[in-house]
Amino acid sequence: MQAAGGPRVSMVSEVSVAQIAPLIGRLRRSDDITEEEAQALAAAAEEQRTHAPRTRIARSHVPLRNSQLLIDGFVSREAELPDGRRRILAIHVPGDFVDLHGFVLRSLDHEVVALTTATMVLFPYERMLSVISDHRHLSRVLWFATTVDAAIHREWIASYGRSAVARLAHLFCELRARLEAVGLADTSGYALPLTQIDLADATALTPVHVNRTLRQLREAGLVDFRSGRVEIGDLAGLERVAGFDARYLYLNKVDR
Amino acid sequence: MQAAGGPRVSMVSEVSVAQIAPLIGRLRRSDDITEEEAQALAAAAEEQRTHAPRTRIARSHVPLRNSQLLIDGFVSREAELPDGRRRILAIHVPGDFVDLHGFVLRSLDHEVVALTTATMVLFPYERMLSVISDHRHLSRVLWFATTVDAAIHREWIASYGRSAVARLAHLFCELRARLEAVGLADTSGYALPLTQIDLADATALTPVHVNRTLRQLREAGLVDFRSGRVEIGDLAGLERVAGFDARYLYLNKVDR
DNA sequence: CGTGCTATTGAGGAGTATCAATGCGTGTGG
DNA sequence: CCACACGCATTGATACTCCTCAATAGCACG
Repeated sequence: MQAAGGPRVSMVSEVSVAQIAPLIGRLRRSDDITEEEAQALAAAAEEQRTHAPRTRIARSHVPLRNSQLLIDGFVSREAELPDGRRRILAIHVPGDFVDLHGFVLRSLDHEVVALTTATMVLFPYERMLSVISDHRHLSRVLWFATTVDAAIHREWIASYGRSAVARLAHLFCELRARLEAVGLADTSGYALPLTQIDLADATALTPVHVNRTLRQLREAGLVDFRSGRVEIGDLAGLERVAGFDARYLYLNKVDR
Repeated sequence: MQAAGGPRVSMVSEVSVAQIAPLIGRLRRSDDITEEEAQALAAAAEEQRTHAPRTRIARSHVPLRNSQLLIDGFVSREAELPDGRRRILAIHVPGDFVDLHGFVLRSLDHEVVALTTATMVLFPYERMLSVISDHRHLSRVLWFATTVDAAIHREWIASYGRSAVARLAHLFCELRARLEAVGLADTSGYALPLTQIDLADATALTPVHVNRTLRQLREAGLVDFRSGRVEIGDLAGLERVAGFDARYLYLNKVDR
């Protein structure tokens, strides 16, 4: 469960409502959420946990008791294929409710794993239920968040019709747009402390081919993925190669 | 908008609450839904429309006013890649709320297309809102349905790590399980009036390769896809080849 | 009885995988 | 403080899956 060398026990600490509320507020630029609602939801947080890189945060097919908001680091949802290969189904960035669907499904169909050191805030289901019954609009906001996850899934499905170059380019575009929404990226790039193996498992390519494809993207002057950072050389060109259209992220009300 | 040869106007008719309510009731074996709730939801239906094969049912990126329940036929969600190729993102079977996520998102990121003659029942958003406010548990039921869609998306993502044979096998297994849940399949097979081109667009393979892969599956005695029907020769073997584990469909409460 | 779409089969090619080796950086223990 | 181990990145050579192009046949429909 824990990677060799990682801490045996995750760090647990108290949650500061004042600290999470603004994060919640800016989570979804696409939906109206009042200050009061953000406060109420933040108050439902129970505790905060920090996980070491490569450690599992939630298991599949076991009953859950809380949903988790990622506030720092990168987290993935992963499945293991029958032959043992790892497949990354989704990558989460700070501000994402990572297993909100578990609130409805009561168990997950995949693992949740920390790709980097990751800090999560836990929301027990009972508290979420009572917050929702007091603030009924929040129910729609949370539902909305899970449907955006599904839209991202669909874009990944469509991505398998793309070439290796376009697929990687698309992943970089998507993460840039999502990170920018929470102030963690701009047009020049962003921190992405993943390995090429992670990118391979997320794009259904081999690490070797990811390496070669990254070189192509670098030599084309589009992106340079190096030492945990995505350095964007030509954003417009990258988005053109990727066939990227941000509307599926539902980041702006005008898209709807 | 309409395929050549299809009817110019879809057939519109009155909805029979008595007819849809049972369908709604058995939609989700995985969640409790009372008879009263099923009736209330069915009463929110406005009208029923029948679409010709290959015609578009809903467009992407335009504001929506209702969600649609598929009660007969097969429907797909489709995206078009920049180079014009079609990608099928999801296949819906009778009993599926095809664009329920539009209720929350207010517009779709993809097209909805009738693969066969398809009959849909329309639920205007205003009516859904009032039903939900009267029967608050239904909100959870509908949310649940969209999260199961997302789980299916994830399984398709994982599927791209599978070989062509396993990917097609997995699709046949999934559709069988979902159709069985609404009484349209058994262990021996089911009607699936799609073309090999449809299967190709759904699996990100070429039609030629689908054809050859289908032959392999047939010669292995696993499945025979022919003239609009999936004839299963060896279900256990098929599921083994596919690496199929039905839990992600959340068809049974025990899975949760 | 064409017209068009789908299914099937063949031949050859492209893209990506596999196998293998080396280098590189970091952390660790002697 | 150095030697080593280990995981990751990089590159080369080769293999294989799946794609592309092409042609034909079958079938439904007007």
